Amino acid sequence: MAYWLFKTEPDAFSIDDLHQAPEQSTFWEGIRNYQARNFLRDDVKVGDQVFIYHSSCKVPAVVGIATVTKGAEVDPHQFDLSSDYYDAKSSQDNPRWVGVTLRYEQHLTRPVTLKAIKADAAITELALKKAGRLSIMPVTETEWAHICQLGGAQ
DNA sequence: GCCAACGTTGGC
DNA sequence: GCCAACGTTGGC
Repeated sequence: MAYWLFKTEPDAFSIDDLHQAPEQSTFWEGIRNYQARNFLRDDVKVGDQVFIYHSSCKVPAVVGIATVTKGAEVDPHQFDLSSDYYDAKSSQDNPRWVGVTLRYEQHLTRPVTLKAIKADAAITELALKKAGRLSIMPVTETEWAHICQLGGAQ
């Protein structure tokens, strides 16, 4: 079992949207970054735990936890001309982009803000710390537990 | 809304 | 396969 952090813009899709989705589940679509794609395709497995992180918003923070309930599947939006996620260079024979399915687990009692993460000497490995634009990133078991504690996870 | 940092593209 | 130019992300 592994731990991850997935970024999302709450204006587009928030932890509350996940919570209120049918079966509290969603197909995590629209990842269009190769490093993130490789994690999704090769490393993210059913049963893995995922921090949901809100970015590009007032208070960027880890806000909740989800579980991976289905591994990598082809993201159909890459073939949809009307979608923002359309990719003319992808083909049905050799699709470029995949997504996984997540199910809501819980909100953190206290969101763990980017500010707090940056200021925390116990968090050194999280890619979020080094800025970067990676939208899917691994979290070490130690840092997972630490952030869970800060956030008051059940 | 600005802009720094980074990823991607494409010419050579 | 290098690297400049360009586009995008995301914090502030």
